[in-house]
Amino acid sequence: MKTEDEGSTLRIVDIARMAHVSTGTVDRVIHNRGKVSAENLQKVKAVLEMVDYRPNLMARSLASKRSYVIYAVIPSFEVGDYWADVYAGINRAIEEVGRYNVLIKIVYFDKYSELSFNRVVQDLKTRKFDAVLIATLFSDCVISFSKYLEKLSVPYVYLDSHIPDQKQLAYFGTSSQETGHVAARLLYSKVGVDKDILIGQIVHDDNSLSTQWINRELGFKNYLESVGFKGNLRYAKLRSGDESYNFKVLDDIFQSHENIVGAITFNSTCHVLGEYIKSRDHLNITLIGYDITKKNVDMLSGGVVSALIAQRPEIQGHCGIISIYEHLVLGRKVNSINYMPIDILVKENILFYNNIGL
Amino acid sequence: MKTEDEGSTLRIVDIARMAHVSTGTVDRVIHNRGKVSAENLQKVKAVLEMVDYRPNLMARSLASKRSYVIYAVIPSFEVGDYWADVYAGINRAIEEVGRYNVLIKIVYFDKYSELSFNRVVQDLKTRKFDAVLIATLFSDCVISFSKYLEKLSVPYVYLDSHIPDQKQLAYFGTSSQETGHVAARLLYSKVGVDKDILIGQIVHDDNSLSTQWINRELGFKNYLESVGFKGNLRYAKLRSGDESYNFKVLDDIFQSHENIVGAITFNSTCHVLGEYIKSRDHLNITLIGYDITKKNVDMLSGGVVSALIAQRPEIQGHCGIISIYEHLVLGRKVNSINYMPIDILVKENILFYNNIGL
DNA sequence: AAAACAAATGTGTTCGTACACACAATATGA
DNA sequence: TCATATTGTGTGTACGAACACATTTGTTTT
Repeated sequence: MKTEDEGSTLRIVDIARMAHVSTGTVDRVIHNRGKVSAENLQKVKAVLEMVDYRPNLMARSLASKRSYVIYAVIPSFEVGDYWADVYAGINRAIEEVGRYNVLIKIVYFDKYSELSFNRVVQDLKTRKFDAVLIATLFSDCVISFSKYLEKLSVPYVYLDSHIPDQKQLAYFGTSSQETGHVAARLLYSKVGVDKDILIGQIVHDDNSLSTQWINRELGFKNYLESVGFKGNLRYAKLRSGDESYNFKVLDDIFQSHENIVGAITFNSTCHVLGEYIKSRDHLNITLIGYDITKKNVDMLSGGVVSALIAQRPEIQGHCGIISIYEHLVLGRKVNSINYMPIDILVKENILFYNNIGL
Repeated sequence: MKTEDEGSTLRIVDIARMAHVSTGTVDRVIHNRGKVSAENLQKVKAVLEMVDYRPNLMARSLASKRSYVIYAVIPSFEVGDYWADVYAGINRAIEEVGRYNVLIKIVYFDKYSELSFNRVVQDLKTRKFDAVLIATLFSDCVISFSKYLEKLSVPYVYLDSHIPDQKQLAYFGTSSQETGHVAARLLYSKVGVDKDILIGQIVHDDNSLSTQWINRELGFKNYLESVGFKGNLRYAKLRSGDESYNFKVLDDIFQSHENIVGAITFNSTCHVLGEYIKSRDHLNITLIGYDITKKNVDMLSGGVVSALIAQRPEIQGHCGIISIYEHLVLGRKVNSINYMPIDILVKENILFYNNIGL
């Protein structure tokens, strides 16, 4: 606990006077520029500590000639997508700090293509920058890129899903397993103990599931097990964009398993299941999904999806940039793991979800 | 849409040069200080408009000698209370902007006493300040105070519950009726169409219900009506802190109405019902309440309360102060009505609720 | 002992804006 | 006509910190 200063903020000149040195010396101490005698170093540090010196950030930013380049590496998106919200948050951060010694550049990759991510990384390796914000869709690639960044001592911030044992400056996102618990709880409370649940796996070309999917599903199953769920989990492998195929697969499953009364997907594509449920009029089925995309929200408002789980993408994007700003420009400490709140959205509270005040 | 400037930000000297006047003249135009010829006023305004001049806020704040006093008028609280979170948000705002030309002072009133609120108001009338943040617990008193503030052209920001047709600079809080809908939906989905619901009214000395309570209850009933709820609403008038009395009242109600399977309170005192339900082992009853107070959260974690509805009090406090800062210091426009998201908290997602990133 | 050098320390200018003040131009009154 | 307001206009300094550069002090070399 620091004692409350009565308004009067001490400046560098004050520190200098108190330590009986010049402002230049204080400046050198503050910035570890060296060329200070051991004795003076000691004295100045003591005074700084004692008065809990806080630099005037306005003055600092004004005087500082140093300027920083930050790259944000995120998936490309369309209006209403999940990543559109992240982008909005990044943009809000740019509005706030973009003029003050930081230049933020956004580069995009294809969220279904590891290759495209790696291409972006290769391109970045030819460029000069001071920090990176990375959407961690492809863990392995991200880890390898992080190694490279560490060698250059370039700080990096992760967004979206957590990668353990990394040296990121900060991570913003949810605990994927916990979101699985929440999803399971919501579904279980409607489905009951002995009915079946459909898990819709909407896969893209490469046929692989993301780490986030895997962790969410893990959390989901853990919860069901913990509450003694006795029903079955039925899997439907669906294809993004191929409606006739999907409908056929789903028809088969629902015909052979009449006990299915709940359904879920572990990414933002639950609208695919929603379209089927809606067109087949299976409205007794409780459908739960992730992320506040336009399609999902429409399904929620229309009563097809009963709940969506969200993780404040806008805030994630915003905090991601701001944390870098605070680190680089203001020299502040930032938490390395920041789990975002897990939001439960239903028809009745979706309206205000994106009102985040300022 | 403004055109994107390629980095280079124009300064006052640049504007001056472009308009063929001195920086002093530009300054006078920007701040409406007068003493500028019609001709020059025109020219400078045109240039400012054309280049979409954005002052360097750092430099402005540094150079400005003007400093502002903001009062925050909120209820006193104990650790773990609802208003403790609001206070935390205000404090975070103080950390952020408190050093830069604004002095924020907090004054407290007793949340159960209109008189104490009015006393605070009377005291404020003897003081000098530039803006106020007001917790709108007592609408009538707030309206009368607002009239006074309008005469002095002192901007005021409302927190907590909305008062229509006022000229507040900004309001931060939820739409009370909507939160009633959400509560009803959650309860209804567990209770079903023909069971009874207990409404616990925990009243204080003055025996009156807050506007917020009334609106939440209104929204609650509207929802139940819209979905064709056929059960009965049973009311229990309880006293804060008088456990033996409350238990007796509740025992009576539950004995005479065996059909009650759901319960709710429309303020943060649902733990009072929770204590009863827990001690009588009525754990089949679905209990829903408002606000993330320590007592409520404990009940939620313990499985007694099944869901809590929250409205980001920390963010409200923070945004309240920041909106005043933006208005006074930065001269920015702020939205006059800001409905906060309505959060649904259950056992599984309560853990991360207060992680708000930065 | 003087010169050369390195290390330590102090001074001065700069960032973009606010604002006080000096000065110029015009108008008003005696 | 001169003195005095009145209004418009430009200049200079301050804000607090960063950083370049000048100066002092101490040490080593010749």
